[in-house]
Amino acid sequence: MKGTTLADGPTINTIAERAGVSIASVSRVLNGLPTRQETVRKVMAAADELGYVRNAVARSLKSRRTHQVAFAMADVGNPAYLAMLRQIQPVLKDAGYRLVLHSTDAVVADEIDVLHSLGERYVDGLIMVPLRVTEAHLEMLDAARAPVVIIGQVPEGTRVDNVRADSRTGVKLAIDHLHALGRRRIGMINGPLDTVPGAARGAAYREALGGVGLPYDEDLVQIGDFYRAEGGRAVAELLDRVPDVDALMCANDLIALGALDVLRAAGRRVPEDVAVVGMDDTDLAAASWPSLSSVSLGSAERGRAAAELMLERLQGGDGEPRLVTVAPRLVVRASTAGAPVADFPAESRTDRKESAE
Amino acid sequence: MKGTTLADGPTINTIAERAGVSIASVSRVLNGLPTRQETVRKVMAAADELGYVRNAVARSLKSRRTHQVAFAMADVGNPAYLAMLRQIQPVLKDAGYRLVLHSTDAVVADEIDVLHSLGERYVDGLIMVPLRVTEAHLEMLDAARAPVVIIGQVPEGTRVDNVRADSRTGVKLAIDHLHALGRRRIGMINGPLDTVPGAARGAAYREALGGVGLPYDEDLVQIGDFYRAEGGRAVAELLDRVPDVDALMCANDLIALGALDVLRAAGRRVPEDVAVVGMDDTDLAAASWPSLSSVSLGSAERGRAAAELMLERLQGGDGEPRLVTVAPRLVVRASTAGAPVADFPAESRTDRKESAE
DNA sequence: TTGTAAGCGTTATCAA
DNA sequence: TTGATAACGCTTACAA
Repeated sequence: MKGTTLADGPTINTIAERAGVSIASVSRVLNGLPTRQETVRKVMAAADELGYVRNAVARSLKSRRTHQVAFAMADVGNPAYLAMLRQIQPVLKDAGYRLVLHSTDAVVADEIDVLHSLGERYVDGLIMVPLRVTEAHLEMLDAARAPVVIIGQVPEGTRVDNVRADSRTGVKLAIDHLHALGRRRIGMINGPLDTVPGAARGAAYREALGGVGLPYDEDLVQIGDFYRAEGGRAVAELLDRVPDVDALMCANDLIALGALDVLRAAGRRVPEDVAVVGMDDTDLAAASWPSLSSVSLGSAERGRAAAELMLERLQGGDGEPRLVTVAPRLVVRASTAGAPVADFPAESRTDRKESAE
Repeated sequence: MKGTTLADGPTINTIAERAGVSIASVSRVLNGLPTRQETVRKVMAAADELGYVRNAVARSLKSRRTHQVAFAMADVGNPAYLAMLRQIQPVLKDAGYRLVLHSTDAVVADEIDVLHSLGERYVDGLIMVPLRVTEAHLEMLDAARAPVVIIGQVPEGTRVDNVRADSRTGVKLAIDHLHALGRRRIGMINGPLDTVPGAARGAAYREALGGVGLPYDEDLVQIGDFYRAEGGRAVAELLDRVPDVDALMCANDLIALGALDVLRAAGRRVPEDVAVVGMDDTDLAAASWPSLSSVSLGSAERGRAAAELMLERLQGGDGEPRLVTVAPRLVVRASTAGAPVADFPAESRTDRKESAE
């Protein structure tokens, strides 16, 4: 514990007085501009003694750069967004940017707010994952006075950098895998069709079936919601209606966990009787029993790509808007693999040392 | 798509010119200070037409408030920190504060950096979860020019607000529970003893055993690391050495998942043969099979408490440093409960709609 | 009710 | 090499 608690932080004026030089000289020294040795010494000494720290706000006002970037998404608790955040954070940090986090709680008005507040210039740029893209979004994007990177679909011609997943190919990977395992009665448990992911995944399922020459059978499709219990209920109904189903494509991992619950209760073995594939490849997939095969839509990669696009813009890049599409990946685990893996499963990507007291 | 893309954002000067009034009047109108109707109208009209948005940086410089609060912890991917973040975020947001996120990657120097940068005044306050508290921390805390709330242990007499968990009571809850279930050979799978949580939980285990009149038996303790595979290995060794163990207290949820893996492979039923308790009550606990009983150390509550303490400070509270201790809670699930729950498990607290495209 | 002007803490221009 | 001085965009006395 030193002692020097200062009533009100020192400024370059304080230093200038103390060192007996002008504030201009202080600024020069602090910024490493050519200055006489003697002056440098005096200024540094004064700054040290006073415990001077540069005021970031004043700097920003002058330089018109805040060295902050905002990341806005619906909910940090969602593993997909979290995976993005975990990639975005270090990329920005290494480039000297701070990360301002906005959780919009799936309220569209909040998203518009964030876009609007971009005008306040408290950040140099914004990375956003919109729930869906409304007219209001497009207007604000068009008028944005700072670079924006959108993770998700934007209409053709929107003048922003854009990073996309490819859920269509993702679903296809899963269906191809199941088909190769000999499954022919592949059900789909989806979330609401009026959501972006629900619609996309449903259509992709139908298309992928066609790709392997399987007929599309409405009876094999059950709509629920993107939650575990709801997913379980949907599976229960499907089992009732189509007892000979031998595989389930689930629209996300939570639904797939619900499927495991219900299959177990119904005495169906996974994967022997029914194979199960989830989507998003969250932490939960590796934690469940049997561990869950899951289609990764590359949240982490999308986050990284978005951060990198942003940095390029911030470093002066002002070319045409760019589009990056991230390839999906099927992670095969016990729920489709045949014999469940035992003993020592591989670390999940997010295994971390706990450090709560 | 409107059209008015402005070369360089409008300021109150632009508005003043356009409305034919002084910048002072513009400022007054914008801040809702008493002004003549006619002036209000002219200013508002001009502001609207120009698409004016207040510059947050300039405001901050003048008002000496940034309306930003920083949250610093080792790793956003860690569920315990994430749980805190999820509580902190809305509390700050509702009070009109933005959240600046710092992930220190468990590098102590980075923590010191964050503390140092507090002097730059880019935030009004800092909530921090230090890995451990060094002399350097204490010096910086002492000299901090903005309010700081520490989540974790700080030495007596440190002049900052402090929110703590109570892992000792937490472990006791688990041991009491296991004892009440008739278990008498209760093993402990811990992480390294030179970590804060490892040491605390190990000591708490020993003490809790005493509390129920069980002897402390070194053979029942196995040290590994806070990861799943390591935890599994530790359990395997313990089983080898002490085949009659009938319960396992695991120092975190990942270790407990490793325990489930190994017990299953060894043909031991959970909980009939061996009951298992994890710690931290992460999402994984509800996802595993059997679902995992776990001791919650109240990460969410600690986050909320910290955010609230911070807000009080920001709203002018300048009393003595306060200490909040959050009570732990035992969440009983299938791994200790007797018959594993089937069918429709309750939603976990973080079940959320997925919204990746 | 309004305008002038000072200042928040920097950076940067221009003479000296 | 250095010191006045003018911004940066805003709020706020103080005068008018």
